[in-house]
Amino acid sequence: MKNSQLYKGSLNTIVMKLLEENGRMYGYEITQKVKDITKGELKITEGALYPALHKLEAEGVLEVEIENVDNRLRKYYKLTEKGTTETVNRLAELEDFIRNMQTLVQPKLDTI
Amino acid sequence: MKNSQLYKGSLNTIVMKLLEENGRMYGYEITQKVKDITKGELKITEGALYPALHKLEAEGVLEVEIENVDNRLRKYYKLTEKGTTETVNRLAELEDFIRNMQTLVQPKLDTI
DNA sequence: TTTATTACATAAGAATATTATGTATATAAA
DNA sequence: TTTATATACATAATATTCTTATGTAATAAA
Repeated sequence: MKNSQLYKGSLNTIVMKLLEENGRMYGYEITQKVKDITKGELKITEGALYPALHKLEAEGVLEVEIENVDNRLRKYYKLTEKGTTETVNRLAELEDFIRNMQTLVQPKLDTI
Repeated sequence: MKNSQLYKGSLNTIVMKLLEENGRMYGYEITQKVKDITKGELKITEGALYPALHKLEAEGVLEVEIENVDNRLRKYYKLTEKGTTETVNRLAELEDFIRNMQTLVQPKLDTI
């Protein structure tokens, strides 16, 4: 994912949020969606994405529906009930994280 | 660093920013400062911090001054010239990262 | 017919962190 | 006085996450 290490640990949250919003998506679609939304700044690599999807499925966060489109395989992922709950937690954690990071790098604002 | 994986990859940036602001700090001081600023939400572990400081020093980003205070060892770290430049880049990356993450998790805002 | 796109996958290695453990001094509490 | 807490450093084993490289296979465009 790009050159910055900062994105490390954020992939699961990104995937879960996209699925919460779009109902179901397949892997390749996720990579393109993220590239579009971030205007090319964030490129999810397949080597990161597919193992992440498999792990989330194994954990019961996602479930998969395999379809054949144009004689080509597609694995649609969507959130399970557990995954939907987990997504709420992840997004709350992300908000806390962003807030903490902003406090750490812009502590001057507290005294303005 | 806490339970959230999101902080993975952000430690170097946090350390560099704190040193940019405070001139020089020693390891234990950094852990306490971060705990204070985030009101206990983010606890930097020693197992993460000390290796990170050593690596940044080896890369020429930080330099160290060893002092003896109250018969106890202290290793004060500060940014080198290279480190100061690098910190500017890191903070810009952090801003981009936060912006991208906010776009990803709050895409609705674009259409409001 | 070669290249790019779509669509999946995994394996080797790098980077970063957790957890556990160790050393040592100072101070406060039991 | 012994124990616990705080200060201050350190490393080793392991876990997690990601990059890079590689592979398969179909479709579409040059």
